[in-house]
Order: sequence, then C-alpha cells, then structure tokens
Amino acid sequence: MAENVRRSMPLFSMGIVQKLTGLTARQIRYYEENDLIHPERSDGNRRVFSFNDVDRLLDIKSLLDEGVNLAGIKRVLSEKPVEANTPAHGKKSMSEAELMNFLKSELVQSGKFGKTSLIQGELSRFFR
DNA sequence: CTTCTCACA
DNA sequence: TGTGAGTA
Repeated sequence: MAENVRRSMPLFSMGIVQKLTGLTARQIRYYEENDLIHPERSDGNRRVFSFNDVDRLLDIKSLLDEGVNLAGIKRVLSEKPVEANTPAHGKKSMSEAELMNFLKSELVQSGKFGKTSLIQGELSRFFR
C-alpha cells in the first residue's frame, strides 16, 4: 500500500490547510483537541498535516454543514479509524478523488487570479 | 512573516 | 468561535 504512504506524508502547513478546507486555524486546532485529527509536529511545534488529515477535515466540514456537533462527528470518524482504505476498488470513499479535483480547482483559480497560491508550491510535490 | 499556546470577551 | 497577547 504505497498509497498510504503518500496519504500520510505530512506536507501541509496550517495556512495551506486553512485554504484547502476553508476552516479557520482555531477550528482546526480545536478539532485536534477533540482527537478528530492527528497532525504531525515539525520544528517549533508546528503542525504538519497529511493528505489524510485534509481529507478528514473536509469530511468534518461537511458534517458541520449538516448540523452535526463535535460529539457526532467524533462518532462518525470513530468508525473511520485512519487507514480505512478500500479493500479493492473503494467505491466507499471517493474522497480522494474529490480532494484531488478540489485541489486542482484551487490551482486553476489561483492561476486565474494570478495571485497567491502558497499551495502551488506544496502541491507541486504531489504532481511532480 | 507564519504558527503556537493560552485565555477572555 | 473569534481574537489578541507574547513567543519561537
């Protein structure tokens, strides 16, 4: 499962994840406190999120829109341990495809506005 | 400049 | 949750 490696490869900083998920740093840190996500720690105690974390955050965001509280989200994610990867073809979670699509869109948008794109640098490591 | 923790409106 | 203080 080399995919898990990529998925767990920590390479997103707080700022990147904020733009990717649309959540605020406060929320992300708060969710971490509630064991909804487990980012890695790198120099100076800075969080480093993996693809898996971002994916999870996206799920959390969806649940939030549905009016689910932390307890509920916690419950949902509990059934989703961490390495819950598809047995064969994974029709169950197409979150990866969604995420890829989302990330690409972000890149396009960034290009359109000709501005920003801190994620471009980070993302290049995925599409290289 | 960015992120971190802590604490309070 | 947001925000500001004080750091690293």
